Amino acid sequence: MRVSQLFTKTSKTAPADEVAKNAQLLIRAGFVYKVMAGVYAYTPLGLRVLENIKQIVREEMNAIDGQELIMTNLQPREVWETTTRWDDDVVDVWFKTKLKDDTELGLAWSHEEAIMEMMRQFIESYKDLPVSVYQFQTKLRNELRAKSGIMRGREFVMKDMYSLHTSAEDLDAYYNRVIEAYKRVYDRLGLGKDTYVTFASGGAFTKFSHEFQTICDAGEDILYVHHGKNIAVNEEVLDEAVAELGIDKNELEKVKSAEVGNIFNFGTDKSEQMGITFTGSDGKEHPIYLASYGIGITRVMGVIVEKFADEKGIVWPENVAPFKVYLVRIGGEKAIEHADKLYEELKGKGIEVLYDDRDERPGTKFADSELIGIPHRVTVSDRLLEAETYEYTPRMGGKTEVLTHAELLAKLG
RNA sequence: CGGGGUGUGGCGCAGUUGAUAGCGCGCCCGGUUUGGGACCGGGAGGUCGAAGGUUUGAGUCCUUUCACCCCGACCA
Repeated sequence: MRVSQLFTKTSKTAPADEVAKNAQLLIRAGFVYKVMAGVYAYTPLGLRVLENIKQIVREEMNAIDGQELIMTNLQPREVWETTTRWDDDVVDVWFKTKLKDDTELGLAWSHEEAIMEMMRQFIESYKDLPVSVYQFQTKLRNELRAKSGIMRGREFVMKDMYSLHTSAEDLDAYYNRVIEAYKRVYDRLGLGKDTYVTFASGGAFTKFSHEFQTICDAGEDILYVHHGKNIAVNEEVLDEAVAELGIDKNELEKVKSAEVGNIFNFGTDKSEQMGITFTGSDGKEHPIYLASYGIGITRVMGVIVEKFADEKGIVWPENVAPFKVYLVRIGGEKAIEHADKLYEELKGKGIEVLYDDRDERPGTKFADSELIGIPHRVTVSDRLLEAETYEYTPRMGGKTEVLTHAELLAKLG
């Protein structure tokens, strides 16, 4: 991609109505466009990051036999009434709308009921279980107050997976596989070191549910971390969990964190409420066990910005960066010719390059490359070409090296 | 939803006791520049969030309303 063709532009100033670091930087660098409070559009740059995050999640969900699908945003009222969750007093984030004939519809804030209703059609026998399905969906939640940029919006992208089982034991086994898969996801996203599986308040079937919390000053939650045992407890269940786990409260460090994933064990709750059963090997009807597993894709993007950004701008981890290389061109005809050639060469090797082919001064290009946060910067200039060299500067660390063509390719390969 | 704050060219801001809007950045044209956000000259662009009111006169005062931000509450 050539910078001259990107319709987005960088800005030296952040809009006054954004305080959150993630929103300020993402807007300044041209990754998102704010439509209204808590509602952001993703530009080509932003979409590339989202797709990279989604692909990592997709690969790990597929690796544990998740089957990708996509449900709908429009949901019928009746399905949610069977579990009492249509009621605004039970679920306070509903957006609701009506058909022309006044039939009430809900705009999806979650999909447990919708998934189960669909599965009613397909699950008949124990031979049809277990099954795990997931999707990347835009969730709509009528939050009373949107805040923290893209970290808590009214419209956001979430990966939600649902697994259905014949028994609690089978569900538990899969549940633990998902925890392991989630750990791999956060490792690959560059967040592994600071992400904990935490004990949080549970539902009817488990004492605690599990949340994945990433230490982050911009987060909304308070976490107590036990570094020795690698355990973290959500503040809301602190006393209970400390007693249960037999740990000394004084050994816990209090930190702010952002919830980047959440998993729930519903047991047979949903299927009993909705009357969804399978026929067991005993020939009798049994309720289906259900668990759900979420990862906030757009929130993860915000957390990554918050955690890695420095005074110059965003710093994308290698795996989620919109491009691998930012190619800066300085100088006249000779530099243009060589930079064009290098751009094509790198693209030919499958390396994603953002090529700054604009007629701008060097300082502007360097500053933009840093604000946008591409991991590797390569500079081509008349001066360097006289010695047949290139400059290589990693975004993280920022230490420049002068390299030959072969050395450069080795570095980027 | 309770409390607090802010709305003035694309962005960031100034605008005094009411007198017909200004600065920086950005943008357009011309020229000089070219390794850390260049410089000179010229230019375009605003019914001051909206509606109503007070006044000879409102960006400024009053009322209503909308939007946005922050704190709290909320977060199956």
